[in-house]
Amino acid sequence: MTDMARPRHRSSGNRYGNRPTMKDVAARAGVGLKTVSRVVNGEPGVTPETERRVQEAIDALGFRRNDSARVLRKGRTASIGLVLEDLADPFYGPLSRAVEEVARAHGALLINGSSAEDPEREQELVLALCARRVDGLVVIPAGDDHRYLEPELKAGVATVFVDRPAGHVDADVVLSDSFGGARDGVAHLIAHGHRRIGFIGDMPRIHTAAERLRGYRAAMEDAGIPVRESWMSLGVTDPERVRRAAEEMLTGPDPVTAIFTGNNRVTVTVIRVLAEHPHGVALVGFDDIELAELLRPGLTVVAQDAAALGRTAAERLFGQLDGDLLVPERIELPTRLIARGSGELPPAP
Amino acid sequence: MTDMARPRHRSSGNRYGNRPTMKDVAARAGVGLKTVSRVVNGEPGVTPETERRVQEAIDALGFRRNDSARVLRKGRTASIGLVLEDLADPFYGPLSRAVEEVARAHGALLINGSSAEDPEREQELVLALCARRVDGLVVIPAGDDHRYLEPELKAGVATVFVDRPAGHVDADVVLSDSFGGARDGVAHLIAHGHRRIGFIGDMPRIHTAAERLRGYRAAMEDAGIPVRESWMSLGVTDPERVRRAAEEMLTGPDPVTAIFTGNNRVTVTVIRVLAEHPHGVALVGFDDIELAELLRPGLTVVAQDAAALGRTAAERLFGQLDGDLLVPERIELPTRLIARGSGELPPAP
DNA sequence: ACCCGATCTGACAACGTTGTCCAGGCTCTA
DNA sequence: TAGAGCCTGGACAACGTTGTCAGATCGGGT
Repeated sequence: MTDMARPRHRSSGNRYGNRPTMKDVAARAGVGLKTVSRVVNGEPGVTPETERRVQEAIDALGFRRNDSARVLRKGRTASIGLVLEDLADPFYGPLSRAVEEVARAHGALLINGSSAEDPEREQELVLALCARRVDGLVVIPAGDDHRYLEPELKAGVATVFVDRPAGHVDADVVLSDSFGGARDGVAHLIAHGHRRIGFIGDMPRIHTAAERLRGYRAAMEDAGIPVRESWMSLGVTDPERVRRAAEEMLTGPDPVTAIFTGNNRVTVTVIRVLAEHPHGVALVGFDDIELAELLRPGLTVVAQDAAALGRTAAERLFGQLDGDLLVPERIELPTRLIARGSGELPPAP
Repeated sequence: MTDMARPRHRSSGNRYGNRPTMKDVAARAGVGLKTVSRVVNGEPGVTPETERRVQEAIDALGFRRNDSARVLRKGRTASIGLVLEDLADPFYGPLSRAVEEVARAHGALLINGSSAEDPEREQELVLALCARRVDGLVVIPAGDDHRYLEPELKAGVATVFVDRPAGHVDADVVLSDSFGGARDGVAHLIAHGHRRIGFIGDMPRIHTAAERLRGYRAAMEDAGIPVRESWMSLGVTDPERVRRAAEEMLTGPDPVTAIFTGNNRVTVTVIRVLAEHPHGVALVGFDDIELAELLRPGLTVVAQDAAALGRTAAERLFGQLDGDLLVPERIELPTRLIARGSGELPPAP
């Protein structure tokens, strides 16, 4: 009795604002419940005349099938979950879009959430999605232990990890070749004469960050260049830290003549720092950036194909759901070096 | 009998891969169904000892509450739908993120879909979301007739339109001040001495595009400058068309000395065209762009706050759901002109 | 006129959860 | 020690849909 106001909306609380049900439609059309169900789902075995009557009642009442109930009965929700780090990041937009496109092609809806790079929030989100009984999950892991997913996997929730591998769980993974990409990018700088090269990346617990650092080290080692601790900086990618890191590398005792940046957020900040810097410091960034070719100099990048990552993952997911692809696999997509100028600058004297 | 292979997953089809239910948990713990429900939902009235036994059974079986069933019973799904144009567009990423953030604060999940600017697909998506019984909808309209939503609105589905108003339906709308923003931007160009100014925008049936054109015309009229048809080009925003439009304006009989672009996609293409162009053509764009200040010249823009749009809309939505805000409103957020160089170039001789 | 089969229709149970309501056991007091 | 009152636990129905199955209706052939 507490909530009597509200002029028209949601009067009786429980019944979704009193939406008409198949029962209501059946009553109005003077037919049985199942006949309405048949019409709604286009099943055969209904006289045109009956169908017309039912359709009329549906339109008159504004009936819309309740998919929640349907799902409960049928067992498949025709929806998949996507957990990523931050939808506002330009890297995840295309990825998300690609996943959605594949889902749509399979008649599924996409539910998504951002983990904000917080493992706890990732778990919370993933479990909420499982409680909704999504058919499958595409997860860009924030945490490194996914054992909490075991009951779900066992229960048949299709799962694909993207961009970073899962921790302690045997599941599909779709990755970019971070190690190879970073190695190539750094080798590119070395080929243009640089020997004092800096690396600024994300927190080392993030797999891609660690791999890219590994690629950096490998390239340096291949070229026989000893690496100094002061040339490497890993940590959160907020502008302040990155800016400080870059400035230290540029002005320290052993100043770098080139920088390799570990992802697009870092790159953007470093571009800003370099714009204020007198010498022509070379730069190669991991991840492509819109308008990169219009900067002066154009930005040389190691590009990964976010859309391809998403598409591959989603297709893999529906492959699992269709009963193929029972054996978890690790798929690594190649990266591509795009030279536009900033990575071809010679070392400053 | 057709699908017998599949080693472990989804054996009996219907029951979500044989997930344990409260009944199973109750049986294992040796208690009643409702007691399990009480434990799962943290309701009072359960002995610690009993609770321990139930919790043990839950862990052992890997039970997870089925929210589909819960929703069916309770009437609220704690999820909202977001229909936008293209997640990969950098304008919608932050907007989507803001909506998600508010939803999260209200304990709701976000289901989203892209309409790809296709009215039919928008309707299809919206209705699919309604069939899921989302509690509310945030819609960036692609179409201009939303009467199909009437039964849903009447049934109490909270709805807020963003970025563009709805057609033939009385509902909340949250907009940027497209007219004022465009007028200010064009006035800015006029103030810097330009008289022959071009406008390139999206398809005229899109409300924001029409409003921005109106702003352009108003600014020109205020300054007493007659507008030529050849200075205005509206249509799809794919690079080819925009490029052609820009080139025609720049080389036609009455070449423009400045261009105002109607959204970020157009702006990006026009920047590319101007980069190839010898004369210093001035440019002001609607929507801000990352790295805009690092271009030469820096890009002057009329910025709108995508995150604020999303946040405002979502808060409005939950306001509706909480029973306040029964009267639909139209909220217009201001834009902000950011001068960075490209809009302050003097007219070429 | 009667029966058979084909076609159409509807009653009923089930999906997994939660709200209602009642039963039984306990404690506390008179 | 009996009765009142509280606390815990469980049986049952309901949410809106679909699958099963059996009943009703109709046409045509004998």
